[in-house]
Amino acid sequence: MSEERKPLNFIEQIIEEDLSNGVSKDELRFRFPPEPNGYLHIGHTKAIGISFGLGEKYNAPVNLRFDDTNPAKEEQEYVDAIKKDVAWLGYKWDKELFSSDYFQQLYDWAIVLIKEGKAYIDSQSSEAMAEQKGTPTQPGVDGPFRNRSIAENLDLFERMKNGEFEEGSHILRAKIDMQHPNMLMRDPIMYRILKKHHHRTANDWCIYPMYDWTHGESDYIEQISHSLCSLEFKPHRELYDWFLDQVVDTSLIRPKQREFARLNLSYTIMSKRKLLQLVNDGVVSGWDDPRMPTISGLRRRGYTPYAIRKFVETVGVAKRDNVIDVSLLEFCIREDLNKIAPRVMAVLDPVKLVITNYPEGKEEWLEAENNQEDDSAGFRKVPFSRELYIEKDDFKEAAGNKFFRLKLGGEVRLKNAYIIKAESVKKDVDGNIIEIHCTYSEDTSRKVKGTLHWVSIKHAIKVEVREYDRLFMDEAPDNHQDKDFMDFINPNSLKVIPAFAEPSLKEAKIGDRFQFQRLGYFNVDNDTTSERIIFNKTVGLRDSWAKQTRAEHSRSKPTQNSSNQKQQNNKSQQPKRKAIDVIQQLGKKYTNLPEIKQQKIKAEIQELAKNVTYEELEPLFNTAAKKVGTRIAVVLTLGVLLENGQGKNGIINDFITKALEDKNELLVTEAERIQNII
RNA sequence: UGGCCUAUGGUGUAACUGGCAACACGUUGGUUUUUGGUACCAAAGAGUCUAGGUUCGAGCCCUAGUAGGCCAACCA
Repeated sequence: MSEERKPLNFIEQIIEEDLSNGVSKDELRFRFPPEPNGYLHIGHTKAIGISFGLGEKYNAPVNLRFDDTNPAKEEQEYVDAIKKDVAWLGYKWDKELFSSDYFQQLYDWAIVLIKEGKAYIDSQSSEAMAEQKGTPTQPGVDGPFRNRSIAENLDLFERMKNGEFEEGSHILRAKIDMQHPNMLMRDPIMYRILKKHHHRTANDWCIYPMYDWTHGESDYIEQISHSLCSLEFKPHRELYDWFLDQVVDTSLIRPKQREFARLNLSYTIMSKRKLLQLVNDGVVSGWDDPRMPTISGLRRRGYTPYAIRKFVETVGVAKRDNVIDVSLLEFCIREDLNKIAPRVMAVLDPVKLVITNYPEGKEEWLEAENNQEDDSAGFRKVPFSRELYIEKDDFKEAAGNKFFRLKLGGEVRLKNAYIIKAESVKKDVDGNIIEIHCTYSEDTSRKVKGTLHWVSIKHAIKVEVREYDRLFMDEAPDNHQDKDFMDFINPNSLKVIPAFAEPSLKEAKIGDRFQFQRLGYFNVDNDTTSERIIFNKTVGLRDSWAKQTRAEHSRSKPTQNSSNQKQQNNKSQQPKRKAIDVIQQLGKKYTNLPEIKQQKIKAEIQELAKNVTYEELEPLFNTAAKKVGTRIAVVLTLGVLLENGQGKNGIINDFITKALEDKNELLVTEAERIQNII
């Protein structure tokens, strides 16, 4: 009761309204209706989250219904994969159902429609029918078979069902209106002949119902109260309702279709057809390739169900087209993994470091905290010795003091170990650093700026790390009319790295998730064998140092395409704002402020006005009438200019006159004040 | 030569149904820190696509326009 009211999305509002208009809470029922013709992807997660989320919120049942009316594309493999993914996300469906369960009922209802003269058999080619259908801007015309007798329709339909005709020779259509402005209402097809094996009904049927005829009736059979789908089905709603009208018993629940905007992710494609192409063309290793936006891909990549659900919850539900930035997804997975992933050390790009004052042959097992975010995570031991690997990037012979990693003569802390000082380097003939020589001190209480991760060479285990980059180099790869999405494939989306890890990782099992300290989150891939442990990089840590370095680079060569960088560039291009811009901004708020503040702002504007030229001000005379605040700011500025000797002209006089005629008293007052300045 | 839907900071979603535009991500500073992570604090950034109208008062209602999306598969 006392809970803060969380804003409801528009679907929840519809349900609340229905509830207050007499629908009882136990009548609520939802469904998630995937077609088993591909794997689920992150976009589906939104639909899943909406319907199952509503189920959880209202304690209402949610059916998992496979929309399997097209035997040409559907397979049992997909049914199994979909069930696995929904369950993995943590949702529980009430019943597992199939549209194919309703084939007989649908057939019986179709006969009723024929008998009522509301459906007929058409026997033309699909080309001829397409022609008669018209276009979105032109009405259709009736076909020659539209007025077949009921007896003939019944006979033909029966024979279609019995397999007497070839595919494509006849179809059953609803008889609605060939001139209807909604093309879906121009005698839509209800049944086609398909002599294909169905994954559930085998060869029982030679005719299969179309989506529109099936979907609403299935919702009705299951007594779904709210049938939620994505926006592109909006035009189908009229037909959905028409079909329902033909069979509905008013004492039962009549399902309602409502539509929301589907989820789009930047740098990602979300079409099952195109994802299938990536799989078939071998661009990726399968539907569960960690670069795929599929649920199985994200799972293999190391994402958690919690993170994905949190993500879907955060993006919200509305009706406008949207493109979500991948950075939000990354934020959600980092947030979860930060709390739960044990920290370990691994070096991906090693350079040898020798501690010259550490005895040869000596080794120590030092205590390391597993996760400082989790008190119950405990500690482990990591081995330390004279020869270590650190990251190449963590050392520079010479660097400024913004670089607080290791440099010659500089000190740095080794995580969980000692403080070291770089004394010298050993290079090969090409001048590459092959060894860094350091001394260490056992006093670890001192403050040093940098902390590095490391592994002991002698104890390190070799592992394979797979690092992923985005699959596409374009923000919206399937949104180009002149280019195919395949043109934007990133050739370097997978990097295989031989790396060195601390020995505790020997015990790691498939699926285990870790934070490699200072690098990112990694999980153990399915391909791992007893000889070779393979890690996927789930996501990197936020890295403000890399960001800074990148910013410096892009200052010298400004061609970058990340949206974030674009923003940065924009900002650095406008370091100082012009006085006129500040005035404009101050003016916007003017009328909303209490009087004391208005006085303050007024003084500020008048001060700034001294730095404004007439040429800068003149365009603002055209400010829309309703933006009163801006107009007041312009009047104030103009006053200052006039006092400083700016002569009046026709444009100025018009502007003042218009201001004097305004309804807003503040504006009129200020205009009167400058009216008399000569 | 039509119908339907949508329009709020860089992105996404809010705004108690008409009462001085909020939250999250991102960005920028700062504090803490044996992860340049986390946490915490702060700042910048929109007067709500445009033009009219109704109203004491409009992001919300009305009208017209503009822009974007969807609709012509025997797919779902």
